[in-house]
Amino acid sequence: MNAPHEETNTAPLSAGQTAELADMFRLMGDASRLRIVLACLDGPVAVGDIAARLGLSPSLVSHHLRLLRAGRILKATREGKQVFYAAADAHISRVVADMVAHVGETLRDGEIP
Amino acid sequence: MNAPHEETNTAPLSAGQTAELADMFRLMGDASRLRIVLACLDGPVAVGDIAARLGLSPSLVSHHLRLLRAGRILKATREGKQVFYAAADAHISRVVADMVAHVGETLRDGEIP
DNA sequence: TTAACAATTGAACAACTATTCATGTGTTAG
DNA sequence: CTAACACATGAATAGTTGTTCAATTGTTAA
Repeated sequence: MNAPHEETNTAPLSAGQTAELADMFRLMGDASRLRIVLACLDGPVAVGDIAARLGLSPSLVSHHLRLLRAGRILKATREGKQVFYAAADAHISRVVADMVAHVGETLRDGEIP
Repeated sequence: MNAPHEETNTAPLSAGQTAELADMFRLMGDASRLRIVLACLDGPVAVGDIAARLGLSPSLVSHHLRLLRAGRILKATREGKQVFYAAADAHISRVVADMVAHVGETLRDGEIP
């Protein structure tokens, strides 16, 4: 009973691409994780600095960083004792920054300043 | 060792905005829900058509549609027996389409065609 | 070497969520 | 009216997930 799968949509994504996209969204669907990503957008940041800046435990940040690393959103670089995290590649940072910019314009206000 | 917390980020979002953004991401972080949103992007679609097109039960689709409606991503319009869903506003559809386009270009391949 | 620091990891748990099934509500046709 | 259709809703459940705590690994200073 399946109709012929002819999607004449605006931007038909393959099944795999849709799943990948959903996966990327899920990774940013958590407030802590999203804040971590945003903190890493403009440059490499050490784990401890992220934790301190966001008021989260280093353990929690590390757990989230592992997921973000597995999702190819962030990449890690060891430098002495510290490990620095940044956007995995230029594409990622551009896409994320773009989304933030768009939603920043779009979002209705009425929030805590 | 701790750098001064410069807020020279690309687009510093307020706490509320970050939470809102994460909420929007979480809604699209599920494959079924993302496919539903994509199916509604170009025009109003009836619930039954969505279910048939995606091979999901009407009940499940309805549950997801309720969340998407609550998240101001889709809006419902009753027309006789059927209820049509579409993007809540032009901003939403533009943002989502843009994300899809970007990620469609960006995503690495190696998926099931 | 030992000690302190930075980050990761594993377990354990509560909270949340996606899905199914059955039932209910509104709408139109007969 | 009743019956069929389209959708919504509530409950129940299995699976997932964010967070914490304790222990561990890797790295540098003394």
